This record gives sequence, C-alpha cells and structure tokens, in this order.
Amino acid sequence: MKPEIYGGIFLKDPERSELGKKILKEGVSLIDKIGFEAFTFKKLGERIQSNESSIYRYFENKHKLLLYISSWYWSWIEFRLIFEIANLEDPNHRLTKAIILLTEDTSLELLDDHIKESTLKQIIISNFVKTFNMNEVNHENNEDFIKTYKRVILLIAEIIKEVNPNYSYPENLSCSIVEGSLHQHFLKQHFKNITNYSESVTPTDFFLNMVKAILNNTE
Amino acid sequence: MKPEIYGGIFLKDPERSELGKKILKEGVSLIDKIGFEAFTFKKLGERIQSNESSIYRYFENKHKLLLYISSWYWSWIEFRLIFEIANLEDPNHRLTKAIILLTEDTSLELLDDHIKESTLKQIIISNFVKTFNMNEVNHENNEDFIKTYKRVILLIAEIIKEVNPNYSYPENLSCSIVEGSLHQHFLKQHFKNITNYSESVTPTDFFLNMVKAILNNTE
Amino acid sequence: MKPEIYGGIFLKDPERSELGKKILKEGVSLIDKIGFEAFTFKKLGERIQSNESSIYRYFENKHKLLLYISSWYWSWIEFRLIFEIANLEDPNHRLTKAIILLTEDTSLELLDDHIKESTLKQIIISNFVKTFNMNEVNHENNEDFIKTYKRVILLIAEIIKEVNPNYSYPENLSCSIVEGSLHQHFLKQHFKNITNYSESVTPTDFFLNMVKAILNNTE
Amino acid sequence: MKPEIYGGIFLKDPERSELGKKILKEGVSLIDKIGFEAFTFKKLGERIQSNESSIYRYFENKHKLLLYISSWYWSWIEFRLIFEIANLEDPNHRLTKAIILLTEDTSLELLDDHIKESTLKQIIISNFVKTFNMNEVNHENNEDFIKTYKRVILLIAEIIKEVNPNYSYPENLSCSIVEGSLHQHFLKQHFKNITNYSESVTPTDFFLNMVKAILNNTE
DNA sequence: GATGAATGAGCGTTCATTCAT
DNA sequence: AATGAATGAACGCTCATTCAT
Repeated sequence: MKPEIYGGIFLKDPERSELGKKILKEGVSLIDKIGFEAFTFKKLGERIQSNESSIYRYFENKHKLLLYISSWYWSWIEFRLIFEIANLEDPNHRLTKAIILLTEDTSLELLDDHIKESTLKQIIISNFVKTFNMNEVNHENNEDFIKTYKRVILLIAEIIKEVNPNYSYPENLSCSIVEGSLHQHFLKQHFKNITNYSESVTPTDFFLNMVKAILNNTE
Repeated sequence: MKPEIYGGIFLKDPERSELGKKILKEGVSLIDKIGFEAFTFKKLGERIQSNESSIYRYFENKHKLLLYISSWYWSWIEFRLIFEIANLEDPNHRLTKAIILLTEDTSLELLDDHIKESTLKQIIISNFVKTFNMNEVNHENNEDFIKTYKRVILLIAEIIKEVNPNYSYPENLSCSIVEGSLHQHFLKQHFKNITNYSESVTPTDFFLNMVKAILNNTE
Repeated sequence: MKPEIYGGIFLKDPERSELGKKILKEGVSLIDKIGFEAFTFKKLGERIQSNESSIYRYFENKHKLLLYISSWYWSWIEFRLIFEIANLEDPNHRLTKAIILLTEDTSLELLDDHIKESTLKQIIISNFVKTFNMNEVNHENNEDFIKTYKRVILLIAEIIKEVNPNYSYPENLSCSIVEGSLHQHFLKQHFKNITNYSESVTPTDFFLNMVKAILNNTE
Repeated sequence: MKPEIYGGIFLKDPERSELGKKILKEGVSLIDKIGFEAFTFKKLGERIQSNESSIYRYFENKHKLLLYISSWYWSWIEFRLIFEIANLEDPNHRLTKAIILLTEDTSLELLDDHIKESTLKQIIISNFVKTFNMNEVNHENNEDFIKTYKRVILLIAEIIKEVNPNYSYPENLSCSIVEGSLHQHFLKQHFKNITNYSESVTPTDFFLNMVKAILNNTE
C-alpha cells in the first residue's frame, strides 16, 4: 500500500529511496522500543548505520517523522475500511465490519518492509495527543494531517447514520469507537486485571454490543 | 481538599511549605501552557522566582511531579464521587450522578491556591499514557500510583453492576466512561467541528444516553 | 590517642563533641568506600543522620577534612614510632623495628570509635598527592600540615644515619621506605600477580632486605 | 612516536585530526596546570577555542582522557626502554641504562605538538592511583590499560634477574624503581629541603646505588 | 545525495555554601 | 550549637542542527 501523505510533512519522500524506507521501518521500530521522548535522530542513525545528518534530508525533525507515521497509520485504516466495506450493502453489516476492522488485533504488515500494524498502533496510542499538539505549532500542515483522521471519523459516522438516522450523536459515537479501539491495546497492556477480556471475550465483542444497544435503543 | 498521595513520589511534601505550594500551582499552570515535553524545572524556577535546584528538594525530577499531579487528580475525582454518591440510594441515580460528575465541565478550584480542575484535566488527558509508561520505569511507586486510578474504575463498575447485574462488560464500560470523560476536553479543543456538541447538547448527554441504552438493553 | 593537629585546619575541634567524632569516624569510612572525589558533605550528612550544614561548623570544606585525617594519620605513625623505639638501644634494632612498624599490616584501631589503621592507610595512599596539592592553595596551613610528615621522614633518616653514618642518601632512603610502605597496600590490591609476595614473603621482608643491603654495603 | 593505545579508550582517534591533537596537547597542559579534579571539558573547550561538546566526540569523559594520556606515557617509556637497551649485551649495563632512563630528568618532547615528557610525568605521578581506581569501574578496558604498565614492570624485573638470579624480590624492586622514578619529581617539588639531592647528587645516583647494593649483596 | 565533523544551546542534576531559626 | 530550607553556580552530557566535503 502506498499511503497518501500530504507533502510538506517531509523534505524528501522517504518512500522513494532505500535509505528513506530504512528510516521509516527502523524509525517505527525504535520509537516503539524506547518511546518517542527518548527517540533521537542520532540513535536512529546508529541503528541504520548512517549518519544522523542524512535523516535530516528527509525530515526536518523527529516531530515531522511522527506526523508522517501517524498520517500513514490513518491512511492505512481509511484504505482498509473503504476496501473491505465497498461490496457490503446492508448498513448493519457495514458497521459490524468496520468495528471488527478497528478493534480486532491484527498482525498484518504494511509496506514491503514488514512494519507490523500492531507496532504502529502502539505508537499511535502512545503519542496520539502529541501529534495534535504538534499541529498547533506547525500551523501550515495543520489541517492536512488532521484531515485523514477526520475522514475516518466521518466515514464511521456516516455508517452509523445509515443504521439509525435518528441517533443524536453519530460523530461522538464514531470518535468513541475509534479512540476506544486504540485504548484497548493500552488496557490490555496495563490493566489486564481490571478488564473483562478473556480468551473468548474480546474488545470487538464489547464494542459490537455497545453499538447494537445504542442504535437499537433509539430506533 | 487534602488528597492522599503515596509517599515516595515526593522527596519533601510540597503541601507543607509556601514554596512547595507554589511549585504545584505554577507547575500545573506551566505544564498546561507549554506541554510536559517542553516543561523543565529551570523554566518553572524562573516562573516562581526561584532557582531550579530548590525544586529538586521536592521532586526528584519532572516525571515525579507529573505523577504527583496525576495522583492528585484521581484522588480528587474519587473523593468527589464518594462524597456526592454517599446519600443516594437508587443505583440509577447513583450512576447518573457519577456520569455527571465525570463528564461535566466544572470550573471548580482545588486547594486554596486556585488550581482549576479543568486545567488539571487538560494535563491528565495530554499525559495519560505517559504516566503509565513512567511507572514501568519506576517500579517501586508503580502500584501505588495506579491504585487510585483503579479504585475509580472499580467504583463506577460496581455501580454499573448494581444497575444491571447481567451486563457482561461492567469494567470495560467503566473505563470507557472515565477515559471518555477526558477525551471530551480533547475533542472540544481539536475537533469542535466534527462533534455533535452544541450549547444544548453536552458530553454528559452523550454518555447518559449511551449507558442507559446499554444497560437497559441487556436487562 | 589524642593526635596533635595544628589549629586552623578545623573551625571547631571535632574531638570535643559527639557530632565531631561521628564526622571523623563516618567520614573516614565513607571516603574509603566511595573515594574522596565522590565524597560530599551532603552524603556524609545523610550517613550521620545530620544536616550537611552542621558539618560546616567543623570543617570549611571537604579538603580541610582530608587534611585533618592525613595529619591525624602521620601523627599516629610518629607517635607509635617514638613510643616503640624509645627503649631500644641498638640502632640496628631501632631501624628494624621502625621498618616493621611502617610496613606491617596492622588491624589496630585508633580512637575510641574503632577507626582502623588499615582504612586510614587506604585513604592516605589514595590521596597522598592531593593533600600536598591542597596545601599549595591553602598557603596558611601549608607548613603546619607538612611538618608532621617531615618529622616522620627525618626520624627514620636519623636512625639510618645512626646505623651507617657514611651512607649518602639517608633522607631519600627514608622517603622511599615511608612511601613504599604505602605503596605496598596498593600493589597488593591491584597487582598481586606481579609482586613476589606470598604467605611467607611480606613487604616487611622486602624492605628489611633492601635496607640491610644498602647500609651494609657502604659501611 | 605513535604510541599503541588500546581501542575502547577513545571514541574517535584523537591522533587523526587537528582538533584531536589539540585536545591532547592542551588537555595535558591544562590538567598539569589546574589538576585533574578541577579540570573539565568545558574549561578545555574554552582553551582550545572550541565547544566542550566537540571533545565528547573523542572521549566519553575526562577519565577516559586521563586513561589515554596514561597509556600514552607508559607506551612511551616502554618504547624508549626497548629501543635504548636493544644493543647492550652486559646485563649490568642494561640495568644501569634502564635506571638512567627512568630516573633522569628529561626535557624530551613527544609528538609533533611539543608535549614535554616532564609535564606528562607530572600528571602521571599526581594521578597514578586514580587511573587504577578508574579501571575498577571501567572493567572492559581494565586489563588493556594495565597491561602496558605491567610490561614495563616485568621488563625491568627481567633485567634484574639477569643481573642476579638469586635475588628474591625482582618484581618488587622493579616496582620500587618505577614508582620511585615518579616520586622524585614529587619530592623535588614539595620537599627540596629534606632530600639529599643537589647539583651533583641526583635521583639517578640514589637508585643506582640502591640497586647495586641490593644485587651485589645477595650474589 | 549522503556523510562526517563540529558546535551552541540547553537539560537534568549536584555541589558547596549561606541564611534564618 | 545544630539544623532545615534555599539557592547560585557549575558539572557532565545530549540534542538538534549546520557546514564542509
């Protein structure tokens, strides 16, 4: 998949060179490992056997790299949503499929270079707020980045409306599901003991139950 | 209110000196303003007209200060929940009250020093994940800090069970509400245009509707 | 033993109060443990359950404390030399006894507070040069401190002259023995494998052999 | 002379750039002037008109720099010993030459950059113990550094054995001479008045006399 | 286009010391 | 006399970035 990343986030398209791809792949891996705070271009440089200054050819700074990765993630989610829902007619089926897609625990790989979706998800949840705060600083690329995320939200909201046009908060519910899908990862990691998840009960179950209850109720 | 903060987070109780209180008050304000990343003890020192080294007498590092503030917030939430629910008998009333407390936009002030709850909430949502990542490093205070948060989650989960003992995911729903209550702030700031909120429609409405639907449904 | 320490090294005589004695005892122990470089009054304060500022009542700074300890050591050596040699008539016996005293590995304790001579020796050897460099800065107390050390050197040199009045370098030989006695500790610790010491061969043997050879030779 | 320094002490070979050489030359000079304790990379940076951070590219910390300088010194001593003794046949001549080399006061310069041997010697004597304490911390480079020093000790010990195979403490005597050669500098500086040295009597005389006496004696 | 060297600025922390009690 | 609180200054080090090649 070649995600659509708005120009201006990068200086030089990382997808179009070997070094660029390495920066993405190892960048994702390193951020996941040591956290974005501790992540520096120097450390990434060491990891890819290259000088830190080379990375600056691609991204102005580490924040732009994170924005790139985030945009990438949401593009990928949007792409899969559209692709998988395309041939479903029944709104209920469409919504069910969407929720499954968002909440299930995949081990799919993006790109040729074997970046796992689950690793990306990890980074997104850990740095979700950060990406938005960054945007307040980088006003130029502000809208560009957020657009992709918003499109995902509105896509789900549309399906919700199809299922129950009378429900009053489709956008809020959409946000809750999307955000919730991220939050599951977090809960599983840190609070296994206070959730109701088990082998047979999954986040997907929880959200399907929730959405069904809410939308049937107001029907 | 004097929150219960587990010792070990601070070196010297900041509540027990003028300088300590200043550190808390101005610390909260500065973290909110420039973000935790950019926040340093040096900048805080300048703001409180004191040397950064003085702050080190109270907190080992800025991460411990954030842990303190977070513990404080969750203690405060727990305190209000218990206090306000104490005299309500009907489980439905109790749950409604709890949701209102969590989701409403207060401008209450903590402490004598005029720290606004809404500012605290802002910090918590922006750094929620971080506080837990920290804990993975500071294993000693690990459990202590998380305990308060867990107590809040389980408190709500208990009320949910009272309302509908047959519902399968009380803890998950509790997490969703608590996390959701934080998320509202965020949405309002960054996505006003994609939520369904208006003067007359509030986060409280959304969550009350959600919970009612879910719990009635499985009754 | 109450060593004679020249005033000016301390602000308040540490031997005359409980806190003072604690400072000496624990100071010696801590310097030995973590090294003089890493040693600070703050750490010592923690150890003796007292505030660092209290220590400043006794010693201007940690360098003065080291000077005090060093003076103490050399006074103690001088005291033992004089005491043990006093009743010996034969110069050869006197020299032999002196060498034994300097080179043997004692576990004698100074003061009431159980400071081991071997610990002191450890500190002296590790910081010998430093004490002299300090003196170049503190010109006032310069001579005072060095005097004690010089008296030990000259005492041995005198005995050497008694044994062999024709030997040309009594002072140098004296220095070699005194310095050598310290150096043994060091060799044993770091170079066990390149010295000739064993259960039955000791530093004392080496020095007795050396001195005998040198003084007989020129007789 | 290009000394053999075991890798791992430096991050980037200081001999291979102008800045690196400057760091060595001015580093030696500054340590000699203000002492190793007071020496910091910041001060060195000011002196070489460069930022301290640049120095960190070469050496992890000032302790590693001192290790480098020390290794350098002992390599230089070993080199001169081997070179000057190579063509001497008579063991007595070899030993005499070795003692002269070790004890004489040279003003030879190392490297192209005019680092005086005497300045180096000054640093070595002042920080001899320290270099070994460091090694206890930096276990990796431990053996590497000590090796060079040991080789010098064993080299002299071998010659001693050649002169008198029956002498019981060749290694100890070797240590005494090598350590003593350093000690002379110290004595001259601090105790001119208590040594027997004069225009016509030198440390070399003292040690030649000592060694001759000891080795003849047991023959 | 990619890299290595260099650097200014700033971070997190400790030190030595003073002041008020 | 002893202590606790406070602080300026400095330390050791890393970061983000630029420049020259």
